[in-house]
Amino acid sequence: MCLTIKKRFDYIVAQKLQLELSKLVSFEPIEVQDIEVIVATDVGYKGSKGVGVAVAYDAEKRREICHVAIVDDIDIPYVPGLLAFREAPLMTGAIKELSARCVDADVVMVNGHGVSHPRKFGIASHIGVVLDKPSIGIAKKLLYGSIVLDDKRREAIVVDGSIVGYVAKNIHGGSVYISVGHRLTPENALIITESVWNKHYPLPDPLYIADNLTKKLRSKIR
DNA sequence: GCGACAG
DNA sequence: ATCTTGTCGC
Repeated sequence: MCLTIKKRFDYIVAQKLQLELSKLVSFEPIEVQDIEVIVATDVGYKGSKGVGVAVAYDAEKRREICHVAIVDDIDIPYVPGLLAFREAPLMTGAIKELSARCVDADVVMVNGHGVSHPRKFGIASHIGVVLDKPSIGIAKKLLYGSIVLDDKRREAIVVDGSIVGYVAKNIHGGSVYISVGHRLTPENALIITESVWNKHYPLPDPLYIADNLTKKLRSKIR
């Protein structure tokens, strides 16, 4: 039989898929006050293995509710712009597991960009569309787009002439690039993110917890 | 061709 | 992302 014949990652097809799926992204506003559960997701690596974590966070009490982690092989390479094909499976897997075992998310916070992306379909949008959930992209570096001041003098991220997100900083000057993933507005994404961010830390609370969990669990894989 | 390039 | 010891600073 045809054993161990691996096809390599076709980034041309992957890019076309992103262009198609980007048409499904919604910017419809949501009611921020109605958000109770924020689920943050991140991925860590150990050789060819990856650990995907999903952390449920109580937006009102501002504390973790529960979390889950799953491990699997990572066989797609990292290519800027195509991060979702490498990490989204672990993230959606962890989020579904969390939903089945603990609580379902009202909004998902992803470590990576949303529509501040060359094809308007970063990993946060990918996850939002796949799960049909409102989602927010949070990244530590800008991938695509330009920074301009909006009418309220906030630093906005502009792609194709429209605002898709904002830059926010902690008390130490560390930046975070926030963008729409799916089913919310740039302003919704900004408000939600700032409402759960203890700015003494580098990332909004839910993601910071997920990020730390990722590093902690990474050393336990083998 | 050159430089840029999430995690 | 990950590889990595000590070291500067609050």
